[in-house]
Amino acid sequence: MTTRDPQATALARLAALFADETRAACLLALLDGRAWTASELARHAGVAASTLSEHLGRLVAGGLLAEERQGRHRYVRLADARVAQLVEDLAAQVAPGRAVRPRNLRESSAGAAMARGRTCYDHLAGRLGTAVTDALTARGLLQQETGFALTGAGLAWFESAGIGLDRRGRRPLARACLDWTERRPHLAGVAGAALCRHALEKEWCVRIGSERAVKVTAAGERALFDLLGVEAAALRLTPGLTEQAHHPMGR
Amino acid sequence: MTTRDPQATALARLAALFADETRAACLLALLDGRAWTASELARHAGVAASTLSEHLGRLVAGGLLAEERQGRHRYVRLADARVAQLVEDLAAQVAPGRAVRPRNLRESSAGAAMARGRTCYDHLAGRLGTAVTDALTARGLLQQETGFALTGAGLAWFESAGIGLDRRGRRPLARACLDWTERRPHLAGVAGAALCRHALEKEWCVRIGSERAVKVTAAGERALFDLLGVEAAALRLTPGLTEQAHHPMGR
DNA sequence: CTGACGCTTCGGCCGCCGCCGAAGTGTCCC
DNA sequence: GGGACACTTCGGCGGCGGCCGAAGCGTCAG
Repeated sequence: MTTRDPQATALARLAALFADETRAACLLALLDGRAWTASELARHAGVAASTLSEHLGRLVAGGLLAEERQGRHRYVRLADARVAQLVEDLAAQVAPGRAVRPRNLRESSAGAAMARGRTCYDHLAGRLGTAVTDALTARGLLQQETGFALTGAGLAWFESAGIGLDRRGRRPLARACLDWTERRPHLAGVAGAALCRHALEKEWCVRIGSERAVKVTAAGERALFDLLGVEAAALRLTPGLTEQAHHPMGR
Repeated sequence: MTTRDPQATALARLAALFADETRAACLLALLDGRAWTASELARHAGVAASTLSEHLGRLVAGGLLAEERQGRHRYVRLADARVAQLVEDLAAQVAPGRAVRPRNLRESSAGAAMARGRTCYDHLAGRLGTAVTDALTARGLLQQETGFALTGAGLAWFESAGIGLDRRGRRPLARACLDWTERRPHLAGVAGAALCRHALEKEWCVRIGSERAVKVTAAGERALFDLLGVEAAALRLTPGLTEQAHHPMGR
């Protein structure tokens, strides 16, 4: 039985790249969209540098990571948006109903910060991401009734807000990404990425800590309210949701 | 280092289910949306019944498969549309640019039949799927410019064609699924499933062989032309595409 | 030049898991 | 009841791969 279904072989080989806890931790960390050095990842994952070097070799060879050598540093990042989406999809499949159960205070507060707002590769997620998505929908700029697409008014809004959308390329303009803390869709795709980039440039939100979590600034609250009618209250976690996220119903 | 990131652990555990060639072959086979018995899958994958039994145990325990016991048979199918989408996503990631390279005539003609038309869990794919999607788009029933959503006219079309859409539930009405032979999006989600079910019920197409491939009937060609203006020629593979699909550029 | 540093390679260890055949359990048919 | 059949459990085998520390290589700073 030496010849088997080549598609099954390829699928198994791809999945094997995700099927190790250390590599999974790296891929999740890289969901912040930035480039990490090998030693940062080794420290993050809690393994020896030599071990991590081999993992990176596999991930790069498998096309999941892109690398860039600078002097004695090896920077890696997710290869492209497709890979990021795959990581998100797998992570979302795993999360629903049993979000991170914090073991101590630090994990708990870090988890809450991530739940309030974070980047998901190149777009906004968490409470912030869904609040913005809801606001776009409520204003008729985005429609989710029969799919997930910007409306004509939505296109005009991006234009008037000075957020350019690159419509060349195959990447969809708007796409739903399932949020794994909110368990609801939020805006991804070209428009989601552009909005996130704009928000970081204009400092509507800033990164906190070394990972994906972001915090909405005072200027950001004002801008979100003025442009989209997002109430500051909508950006806070409701106690119920927090509770639910932190004490999920068994496995 | 006994306590690690629980999300990474869960992600790795999930991916491990896909990371075996035998299990991958089962999951791909089950993409036909039907229930298979354990022995059918064992024969399909080319392993002993005992081996496959253990694989099924893991897949069911991991939530990827649902099982149904009937007498001395154990029927399994993909647990739900979410799982099917995950399998598709992984398969699509692997396929682009290097579709199945046939080793002999049988594989080649089976591959061509799959490329012409097949089901992808519960919706239509292959040339058939993209032709229908293109026709819907060309007639203004589906819009892909700023996302992927049915238009008002699209909703009316489904209504008038007598294809009911169940709009309760969280599943999106329309969603893009990337086709791994055509390398273009086609209609999935509630509308895609309803259309596929309707097409099979009305015998616009019939299953051929024991797997996912389907063949458009004469009645089907007529119905697709009358309702959507799909030309019969659009359902045939263009030589260029076939060529490309069968002789991909390296690995 | 020298030492510090980031990364890689290598060898060796260990545990996991996919495979099989044999034996066991439950179901169906005659 | 008896035999065929679908599936499961078990024991044993073999290979893969993740882990580390030690040693090596290139880069950078002083």
